[in-house]
Amino acid sequence: MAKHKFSTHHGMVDILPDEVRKWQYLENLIHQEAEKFNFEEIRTPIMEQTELIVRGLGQLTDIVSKEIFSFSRGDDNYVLRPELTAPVVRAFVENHLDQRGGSQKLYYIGPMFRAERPQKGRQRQFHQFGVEVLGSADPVADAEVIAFMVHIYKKLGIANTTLKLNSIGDPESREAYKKALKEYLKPNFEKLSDISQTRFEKNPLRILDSKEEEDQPFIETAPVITDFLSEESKVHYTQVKEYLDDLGISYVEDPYLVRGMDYYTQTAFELISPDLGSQDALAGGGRYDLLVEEIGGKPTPAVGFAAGMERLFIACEELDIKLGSEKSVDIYIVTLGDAARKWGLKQLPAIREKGLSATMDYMGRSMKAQMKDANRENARYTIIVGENELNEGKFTLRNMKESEENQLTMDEILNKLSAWLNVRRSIFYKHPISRSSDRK
RNA sequence: GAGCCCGUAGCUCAGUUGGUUAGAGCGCUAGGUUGUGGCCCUGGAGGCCGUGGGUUCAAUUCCCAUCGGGCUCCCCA
Repeated sequence: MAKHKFSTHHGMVDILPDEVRKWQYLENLIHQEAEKFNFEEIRTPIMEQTELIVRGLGQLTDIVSKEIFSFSRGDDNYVLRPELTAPVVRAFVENHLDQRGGSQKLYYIGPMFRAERPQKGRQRQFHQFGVEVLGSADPVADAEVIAFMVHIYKKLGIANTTLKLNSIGDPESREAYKKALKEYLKPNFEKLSDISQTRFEKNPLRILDSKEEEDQPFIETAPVITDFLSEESKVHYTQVKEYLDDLGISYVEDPYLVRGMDYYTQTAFELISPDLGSQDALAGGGRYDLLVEEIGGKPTPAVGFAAGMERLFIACEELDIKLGSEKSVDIYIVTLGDAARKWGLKQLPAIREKGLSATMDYMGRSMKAQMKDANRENARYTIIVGENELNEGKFTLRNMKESEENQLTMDEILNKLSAWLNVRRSIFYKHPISRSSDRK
């Protein structure tokens, strides 16, 4: 490969025009469906104060301890946001969103940054969409958040997913469980994997999702957190499950599901897909009833999830789901000679005014090259203009698909195209998700 | 942070057991059709064979390093 003077940073990729189509499709879908759930979009800065992220996610989490992009300028410390729950909570507190009344039902779409080693489904700049509901302790909120998450994948036709569900209880329940777990593991401490041994003191819960061979026998018979839940936590968890049942959302209880950030309490969930390989989590989330207070707000219960957009696209590819329509333009004006070219340029605004897309050659090429370009651009119609047309005031309108031509005045062309546009809009709505097996 | 694999045209890949001008298909471009796309035919442009160093009379080929990519572990979306 020829050497380029500049390139993107490791683990960061350009999203090129052909790819952007599917991004726009997904973003539009999220906006549209979020609106149906009455979730409102929130946009926060790409950078936050280092302290917010450290306090929010926990000093000892992997994200904070080794995956953060940070720098300082003067006395200020900046971090490229690695996730959006803590920033959204910050915005909630800083802008007194609780004063809007009721619970705040927010969603977001945007880039996140983690300094990890890239691999399939993992980049240093990646994109998430997610929901945060602040101010409700009601299990209905948990159920709705999960319902929205599941809804998006279902809408796209990503069917073979598994929703894993667990409750990690309130801090008291968790402490009791940690103690029991450590007591259970202690006699066999020496037999645990090295990683698990180091986690033993720091974060014993993480031992539960160890993939190390030697840990498996101990994990299989380990005590289960759901047995240690307080009465309140138990009721909450039971209700969440009930509501999910009512909504017809199936799930698999996984008592060993533990999530990465320190702020989680109670409900924890993950949506996984077998199509993703090693990074199999499409989305994950849970309750974080203590985070708002931790960040300096009033005690406020909350629940949310985050979903990886790149991973969603990987799942689509594996399932042969194509998002977004092919590129096309309604009108391509093909011109011969300078006078025609000038005329063509002047017609573009009127066509666009009708709500149609229109373009012409920018390179002064031959008619054949222009036709070829129109074909490549997937033009529905071409308007062909040369001296004859200019003299007669009638222009050639060519339907590219049917290869039919008519000699019409510009007014007639505009009327015809408007009619065509209306028909296309009202009757011929095509859902822009397809499988390649559907298309010829 | 650790391990394994891979870097030859814009893309997908041949090839050189080390030896003059490095190939194909697709794509791009021009022409065949002096005013008509998709198919076909013909021509053209496009590569310091990722980068740096070493071995050698000679390196795209062998060795080392480096950068980039892929995958796995770890962790997460």
